[in-house]
Order: sequence, then structure tokens, then C-alpha cells
Amino acid sequence: MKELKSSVQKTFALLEYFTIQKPIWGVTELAEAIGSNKSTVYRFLADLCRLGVLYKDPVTEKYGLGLKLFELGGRVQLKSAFVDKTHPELIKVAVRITETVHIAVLKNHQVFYVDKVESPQGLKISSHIGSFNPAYATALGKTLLAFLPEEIKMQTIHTIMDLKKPIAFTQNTILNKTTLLKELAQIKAMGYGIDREEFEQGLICVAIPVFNQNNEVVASLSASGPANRFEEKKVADYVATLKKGANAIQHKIGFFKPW
Amino acid sequence: MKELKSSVQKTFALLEYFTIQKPIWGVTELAEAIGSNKSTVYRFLADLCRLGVLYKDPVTEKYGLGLKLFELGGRVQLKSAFVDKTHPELIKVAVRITETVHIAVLKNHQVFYVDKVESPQGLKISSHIGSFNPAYATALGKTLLAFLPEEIKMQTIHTIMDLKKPIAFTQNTILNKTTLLKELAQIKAMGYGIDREEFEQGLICVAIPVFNQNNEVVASLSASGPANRFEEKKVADYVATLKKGANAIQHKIGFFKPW
DNA sequence: AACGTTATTTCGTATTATGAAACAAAGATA
DNA sequence: TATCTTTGTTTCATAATACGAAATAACGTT
Repeated sequence: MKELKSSVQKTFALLEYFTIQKPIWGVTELAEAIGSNKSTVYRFLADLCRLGVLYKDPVTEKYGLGLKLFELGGRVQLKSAFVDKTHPELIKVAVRITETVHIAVLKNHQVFYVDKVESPQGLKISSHIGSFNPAYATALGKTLLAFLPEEIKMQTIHTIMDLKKPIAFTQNTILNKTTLLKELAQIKAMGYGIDREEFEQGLICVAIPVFNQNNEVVASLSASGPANRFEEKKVADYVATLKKGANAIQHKIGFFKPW
Repeated sequence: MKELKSSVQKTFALLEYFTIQKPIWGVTELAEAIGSNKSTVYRFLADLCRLGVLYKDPVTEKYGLGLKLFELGGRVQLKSAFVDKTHPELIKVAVRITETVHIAVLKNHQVFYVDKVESPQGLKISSHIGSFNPAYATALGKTLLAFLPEEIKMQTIHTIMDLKKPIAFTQNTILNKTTLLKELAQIKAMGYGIDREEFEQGLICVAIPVFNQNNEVVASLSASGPANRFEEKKVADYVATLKKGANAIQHKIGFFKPW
């Protein structure tokens, strides 16, 4: 690899090619995609296989992500101390609400999708666990921002709205800082946030904050559905159910805090 | 690090120190545990943090496993193409059976625990997702072995019983190859396997095979509970419920095969 | 049988990693 | 408040690993 990069960086850069959409690669194919010599890539692949980080199909000679990553992923505290505990509560909420339920945390001024439970009757939502979305344009994000401690909130909003130049996703996306601050104040007052097609056309999302037992906001919990199915009365019902879920979650996670 | 090892190996060796039991390390503490210079370890930690593989708590200056591993773990096909689909079925089984339900695959001649759902009424089982256990001494393992294609089965049993010298976990552990082969024949005939305190004192486990839509055995599904609660009648009921679960799983996983 | 493609190995050279030492920062102690 | 101790962070000469061109092996296609 003709770049000034540590081997650690190269290793994880290589692992990035193994996606949900394309989970399987051959040596030459991957070398071409990376722009590296195939003997270099071959050695990385061989090393990673020995460690169980990748596996090699003996028949096709193609490589895929291995059990070691599955196991390491399970040791991340977000998984072992949070998702494993909250997942059953998401299921209960999804059963009652019959829409897709998500839980997310704030990371790098964005929402990071941590888990979701789809309802058979619910709309298929394109969100992807393990991915980021803009905090300012999602119910999950706005709700997380709204309940942050005041100083952290102002710093974060400054970063998002002034330094990082927000973009519009739909006509409804809030791009003005003052407008966003008013919106967050309203979310704080009402105890829940709504994304009215601000991030995705045709999609409405209702979110409420999730606190730990130190009363720190650690996540947000939401229900998403098509715009034509969200009536005012339903919103109140959803909020009530989400709050029950959030209370149960608070009991289960103790003082857990995703840094 | 004074060893002849690639940086890839060193990287994953370092990540191994971040366990469920001890998820958080400081620079010097980790360097001492590894037996490496703290400036070397510091650079690895810094690199891994920039990649999101680790995170650093800004207050305590300690390190923990980061979101990137959570996300990579979610991209492993065993997770995205299997666990995500089978988990709801495990829940349904656990609700009916009111014991702990596990699903495992065969890897390196051992059972690899992939998922589990505990029942509130169930005994707390010490199994750990992402860990291995001996195939010859567990219901999950014996059942997987029993339903393997004949040639692969004989090879695998040769490896386990002749080359790897099995050890006893309890007085009931099967150590004789001929005895094990008879046991597997019986499991094949009955369609389910039982571990009668062969792996853990006081614990009985019933497992059935899970097939994909190519009729290849890809996993096994089990219910575990204390020995004093397992009566003959209950076994038949459990097997029936587990079979329903396995059928539902077969429908959901298509031709998926954990390599 | 010949050809094309991909996987795998070799070895001289290029690049990265190491660790001792020094410095910075912060908490503990007198 | 000053001093000491411990941990985190940085520097740089040296040691070790990584690289890639070329060759070989393996396998599928024609």
C-alpha cells in the first residue's frame, strides 16, 4: 500500500470493504478494489484468517468477516451492558405500537443507531444499525440534544449548526440555529420530539429520551411510520408506550453511560 | 513488543485484553499486562481510537472497545444473515418452554454459542455468547455431529476423540469413541439429543438440529435447565416446541450456511 | 493440451514499529 | 504550597516488519 499509514489503519481499512451489501471478496478482486499489490493483500487476509477475524471459504477461496469480530462486537459495552438489556423492552414497545422502534445514542454530534425492532405491520425503515445520521434532522437526534445538560447542548449545537454546515434532506429540514433551539425547547417542554419528514420524505418519527439511574440522558427511543398513518391521537398513545419502555430500560441499565 | 509478530496479530492480541470482566484499561496498566513498552501500547491505543475501534474516556483517560467493533460485529453474516433472523424465534421458544434457549453452530470441531434467550423463570446458565464448548460433551454439539453428512461426521469425530484427546467434565462425560458413535446414532434416530449432566453437574440440556433450505444442518437449538426439573414428559414437550422453532428458523434463513 | 485467471510464495528493498529517555500533567502527600 | 509519585505523551536512533515485482502453483475454461 503506497500510503503513509500504520498497519493498524490498513487492517481496518481492509475490513471496511466487507459490507452487508458485499460481504465476500477474493484476493485479486479485493487488491484491485483497495489499489494494493495482491501479495500484500494476500498476507493481510491470511493473517486475519489465522486470527478468526476473517474466514476463508475453502471451496470458493473467498473471504468473509469471521467469528472473532462477532465475538468482539459482543464484548463492546454498548452491546453487553446496553443492547442485550434493552432489546426485550424494544420488542414489547414494537408489539404495542406496531411500527418500527429504534434506539440510538449521540456520538460525534450525530445519532448512532444501536438497535431496532421492526413490526410485521410496520413500514420497512431504511435505517441501519451501526450507522450514523444527523442529529439536527431526526427525532432521535433532536430529542437527545434537547435533554443534554445546557452547556454541552450549546457546544454541540454550535458544532453542528455553525461549524459543520448542516444540509437539507427534505423541505422540512431545520437549518436555522435559532429555529432549532426553539424546537429543542419545545421538545424539552413536551417531553418528546417529532421529525415531520425532516430527514426522509413521507416518514414521521416520534422519540422520547432515555435516562440512566443518574438521570443522565443516554439514548433516545423512537417509533417511525409513514406520514399518512400518524394522527394526533396516535402520537399521544405512542408517546405513552415509549415512555413505559424508557422507564423499563432505565431500571435495567443502572448507571450505564455510553461515554 | 519483543515478539516476531505482525502488527495485525499484535492489534488483535491487544484487543483480547478488553473483556466483559475487565472492559476498561489505562495505558500503563495495559502495557504491563501485555509486557510491552508503554509508548508502543500508547501508539496502538491512539491509532485504534482514531479508527473508532477503541474509545478513550476523556475524564478517566481509560480505554474501552468502541463503536467500530460493534458495527463490524453487526456486519458478520452470522449476525446479519442469521442471528437477526433467528432471535425472534428463540424468544417465542423461550416463552413457551420457560427455560434458557440457545442456538449454536459447529466451528473448529466445537460448538460456538451464537445466541441465547433466558427465561425469567429459567435457571441462570453460565454459557457465554461468542465462546466455544466441546462438541462431544454438549447436547448442542452432539446433535450437530449426529446430523452431519457421514464422511464429515467421521472425520470430525476422529479429530475430536482421537487427535484432541477429550477430557471429562463430569462423571457422565462420554470419552469413548464407540460409545459416542452409538449415542449419535441414537440422536439421529430420535431426532434430538440430550446432555445428561455430561458437561455441567446438575444441568440437563435438550437439543434439536436446525437445517437450512438445502437440508444442510447449520445449527442446533436447545433448552437447558436443572436436572431436577427435567421429567420425561417435559422432554417430549420441549422437543415439540424446539422443532416448531427450528422449522420457523429454516423458513427465515433460506440457504444460509455458516461456511 | 493450451490458455487464462486467481491464489500463493520468494526475496531484495522500503517503510513502519520499537523502546529508552525525556517531558507533561495530574493526583497524593507532607 | 511544595514536593513527590505515577501515568500519559512525545522524540528519535535503531530494529523489525511490510512491500511489491516476479515467479510458481492451482484450477477452470476453451
